[in-house]
Amino acid sequence: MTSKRPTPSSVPPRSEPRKAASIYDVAKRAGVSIKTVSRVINRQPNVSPAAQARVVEAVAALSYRPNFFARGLASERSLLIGLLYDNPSESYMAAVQLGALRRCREDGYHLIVEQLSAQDPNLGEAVRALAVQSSLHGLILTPPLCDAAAVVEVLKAERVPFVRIAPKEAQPDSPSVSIDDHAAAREMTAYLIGLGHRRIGFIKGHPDHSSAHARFEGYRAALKHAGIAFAEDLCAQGYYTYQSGMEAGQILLSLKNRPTAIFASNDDMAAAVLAASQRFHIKLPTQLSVAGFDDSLVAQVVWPPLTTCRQPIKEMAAAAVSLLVQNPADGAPRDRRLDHELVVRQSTAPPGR
Amino acid sequence: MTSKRPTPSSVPPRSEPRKAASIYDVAKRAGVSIKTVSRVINRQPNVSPAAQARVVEAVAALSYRPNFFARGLASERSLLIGLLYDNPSESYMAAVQLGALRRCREDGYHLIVEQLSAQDPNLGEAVRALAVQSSLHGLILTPPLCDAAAVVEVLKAERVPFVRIAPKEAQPDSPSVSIDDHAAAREMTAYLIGLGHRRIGFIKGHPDHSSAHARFEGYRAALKHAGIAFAEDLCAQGYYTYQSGMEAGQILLSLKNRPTAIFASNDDMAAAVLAASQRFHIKLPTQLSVAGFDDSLVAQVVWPPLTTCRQPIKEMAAAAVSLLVQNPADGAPRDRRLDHELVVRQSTAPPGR
DNA sequence: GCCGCCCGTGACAGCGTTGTCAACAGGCGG
DNA sequence: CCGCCTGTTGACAACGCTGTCACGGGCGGC
Repeated sequence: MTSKRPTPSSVPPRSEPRKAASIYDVAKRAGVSIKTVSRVINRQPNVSPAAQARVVEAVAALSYRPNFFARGLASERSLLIGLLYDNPSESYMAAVQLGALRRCREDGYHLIVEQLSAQDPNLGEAVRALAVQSSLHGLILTPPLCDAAAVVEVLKAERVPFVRIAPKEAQPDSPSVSIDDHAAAREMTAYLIGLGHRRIGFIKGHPDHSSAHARFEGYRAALKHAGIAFAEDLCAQGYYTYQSGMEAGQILLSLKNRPTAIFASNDDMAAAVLAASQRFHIKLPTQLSVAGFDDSLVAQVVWPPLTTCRQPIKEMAAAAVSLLVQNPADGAPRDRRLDHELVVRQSTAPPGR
Repeated sequence: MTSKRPTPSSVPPRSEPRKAASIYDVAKRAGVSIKTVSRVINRQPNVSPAAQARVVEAVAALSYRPNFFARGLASERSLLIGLLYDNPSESYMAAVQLGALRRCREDGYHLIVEQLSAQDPNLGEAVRALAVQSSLHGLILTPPLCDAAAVVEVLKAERVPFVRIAPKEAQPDSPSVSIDDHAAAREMTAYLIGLGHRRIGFIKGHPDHSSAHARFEGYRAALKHAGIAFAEDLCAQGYYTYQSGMEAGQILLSLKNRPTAIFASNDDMAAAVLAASQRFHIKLPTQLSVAGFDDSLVAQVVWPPLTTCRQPIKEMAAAAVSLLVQNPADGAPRDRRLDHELVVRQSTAPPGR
């Protein structure tokens, strides 16, 4: 008869639904106090090798796992990291999650995902509800949430650590992870110029996303550097969606003197340009070069495969988790900037004719 | 001087990092016991309207949120639902998450996502680590994890409730959510036959996914029903990936007497067939009709937009959460089957020439 | 008018961990 | 041989909530 700790009303043993082993059971089996077990579990110092070994054995034998809630309650720190997103593309979020998940697992953290609307009037309250009461170790914000004032303010007020991915601008109180969108767009534009293009169209991204502005400025900078005049009518407004890319593409392709290349601010819009070209019976890539941005899955799914700029999304997400986990709780919150990479595929070529 | 509960060593008040309000604070302010506050929070009966009102006021004033961990520890039930996935398509998972998330929010649950590899030799242990210690209220399994014996066995042994989405076959101990893949594939095939097609190619899905078999059988059943002989050489093996669809498509399109229509088991593969057709300079949809399955985002992103079969993935995920939440803890676990829908777009047409 | 019942309420004991702190053993310099 | 310091250990009190149970008062039935 294995007597457990006394229960208020001694329950009849019935089918005993496989009560999980507690730290008490481990301690008893190892012949030490629960505190020593706790020390071993948490890799704390000052445990003799002998005790350590006995505890490890007992843990394995009872297949003990520390109770998540008890831990969180007692230690006031949580192994939960929140990932907040609004509505970026599916592939973007899938990549972010994969990267974050991998890093979380290494450190024993878990990921709680939550979908929020940047438009939601009580966005702030929603975030507070999530973050408060120590239930989250920290939060990861993806665009456009990372630039939502309501969110940022609440998190600062509640003193919940958070990391922003690709935010508009660095903030003193929280680190961020990003790539150099400006440089990346410059390189892509320079590459098109290098192919011989002079009339290069541009489809802007969603004005709420900081990346959209940086990419646009990068495009202009490259033009300027090559001594090519910037032409307003070669630029169309997009919103990072396929639909908006389709509309923008049709505008650009309807121009009397249409561009020989179009650089869209992301792959979804570039894919739309590809589709629009078909409607216009334009041969790709001889009559028109198309370039995207992100190197999302769709870049390889369309025909011809897109020349694009690879954004290391998984790595960025992993870095975000790292910043949260290491969190020295002080020291200047570092902003990390990761490398991008030009990926040349078959949607770009020297101008034809 | 707001005296809180006594702390072991009376800490100097210092900057007081915005300690969140506890149930004690609420109780004090409302002039009731913590138990009454607890009752109000949990919508339990036997609270007078007066007390109720005072508590509600205090909760609002202090912007109190119950501590997640304390709750889980004391009540032995968790507001966490785990979503396990392996490697289905991005859009599939995005839809599953969105559906699950929406339903979770309604009930105050949170979603923990976890990526597992069905190949992982200690898959079982990984699942156990996740589920044990009451940290999860239940789990949702997506294909192909829902058919992994190791996972299912561990969960049964640990008595952790779980719901499977689109599993191979019903199981006595856990509910599932699915659509009638067989009927859906039959309808799609019948639609193509109705257009006048007689040589209809088929690209199978991943053999590990039960849906792949059901769809294939549905295709054959429709053929048989229409009195069309099944031709082995019109079927190619795919794996639900774009790449596999490309290869399968090339095989089918290289046939001397190639099909006038191709039905791919999912949209990603159908999109690949579209791309392959371009390489073969085949006009769509006049020279070739292409149909997919799922109605994922890609179906509308490609050109021409795909005729496909809409699977209510979000609803399925929401239903899975519901089954977990309601969980009467008994009563025959019901399996839910949701409706599908044929979505006709521009990738299909009567056979040309 | 008395009994028993139900409703509203709160005291109190956990839930399974971690943090604090005291105790104790052994080594070492004085 | 003594005091001190370091390394190891465990007793005990939180952590913030929920479950159990007891208590008091109002009320209907006899």
